Amino acid sequence: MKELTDKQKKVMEYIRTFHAANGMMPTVREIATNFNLSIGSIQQHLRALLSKGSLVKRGSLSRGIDFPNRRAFTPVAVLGSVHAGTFLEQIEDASDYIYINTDITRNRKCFALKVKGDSMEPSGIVDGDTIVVSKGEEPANGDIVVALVNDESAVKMFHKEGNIIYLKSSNPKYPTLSSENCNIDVMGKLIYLVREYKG
Amino acid sequence: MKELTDKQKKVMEYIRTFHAANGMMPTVREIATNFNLSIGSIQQHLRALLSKGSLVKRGSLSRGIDFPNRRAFTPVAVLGSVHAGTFLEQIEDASDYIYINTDITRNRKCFALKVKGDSMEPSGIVDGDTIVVSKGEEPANGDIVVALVNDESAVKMFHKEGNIIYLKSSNPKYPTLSSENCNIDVMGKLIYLVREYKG
DNA sequence: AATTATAATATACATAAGTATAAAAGTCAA
DNA sequence: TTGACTTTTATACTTATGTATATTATAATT
Repeated sequence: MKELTDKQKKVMEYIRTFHAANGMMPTVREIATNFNLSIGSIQQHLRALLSKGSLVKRGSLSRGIDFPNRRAFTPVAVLGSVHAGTFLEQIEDASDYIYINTDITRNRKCFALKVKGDSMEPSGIVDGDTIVVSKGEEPANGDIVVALVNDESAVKMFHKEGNIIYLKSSNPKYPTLSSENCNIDVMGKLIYLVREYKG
Repeated sequence: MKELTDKQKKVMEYIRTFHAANGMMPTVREIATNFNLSIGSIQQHLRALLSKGSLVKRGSLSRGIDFPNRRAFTPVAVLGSVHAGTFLEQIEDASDYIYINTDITRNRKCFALKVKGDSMEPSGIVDGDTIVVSKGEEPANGDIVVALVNDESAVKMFHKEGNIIYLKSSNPKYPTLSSENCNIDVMGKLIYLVREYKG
């Protein structure tokens, strides 16, 4: 990647910010208007950015410039609550989505949840965190999972011995649950977490 | 928001996935090709989705449909390391970015870092987490900050009494640092965190 | 002075994309 | 069956957008 001129850096920064703000790339004319320059001038800057590898082209589409390593995202629906149907359900109607890189979701079906309570606090999962769960994937021992325990959703560490499933809280004040005593339905395993610090 | 027909839901899902994967909205013709339908058919689906409020229009731009509550994102550069210049530096050249909703960054200048070590583990910040830091904002007591301590970056809890700054690890095995003994340069405060669970 | 790279303008044209219109099936309930 | 609604096709037209070309100006370099 060759060094950019100051003007080229400014154009790149504008494109990056425009894209993040508007969810699409700017047109040549939109860039030109922003810098109060002619179309041809921007054409040359884009040509330079393309030849230096800071941008790439997607055919001759409108708004068809792209970042060379732009990672694709998957929309993941944030559910208000989890229930037995969540496993099968198609979620096309959720109003809140978070966007995760596809190299994390890897074609797995996912949903997201807000964490309530402190049962996994020692593992770094605290009240208010949003967690992303991959559905229908067999968890390994030690994985953190979301499970329905007697129809209540819970975030716990998964252990299986023979046919018995154990769900352990990392916070010692909560007891370990077992499929011998409870009705346990594992929904999926934890693959991602985001936390917002307010104020 | 009115109920969508099955076909409308499918079109919505396609648009959402296309947008996340390609970073732009599909054109009418791209949608039509995907479903192997005519342009006019998709036009009507879009009209229905617009009138039901599932989509909105941005003027008569190309690829000019949008989600009603699409949250704008800000690109935040993930830095390999932090040093004294980070505070002033313009970061236009970083190769890795994460994208954060603008309602979180709120026009603040931000950068991102990978967390190393376990000094804040009891606060839910563990080795490998990526944290987003807002630059040049006066932290309040109790905020978690990134600071340069004798030119080494550290993530700690901030306390100020008079003119003396204290940096406290939530993990008790690390001592509290004080500006009486060390050279402390607060870079900014923690506003966001993401964590990936591998495997 | 000649050369080179960058930065800018102006104009024209081809194609990508949005939009309007007319018309025909299919579904479903009254 | 009638009517309302959804789903679909086909064609035409306008506008938005990408692209090509020719030209000028400025600064740094040889």
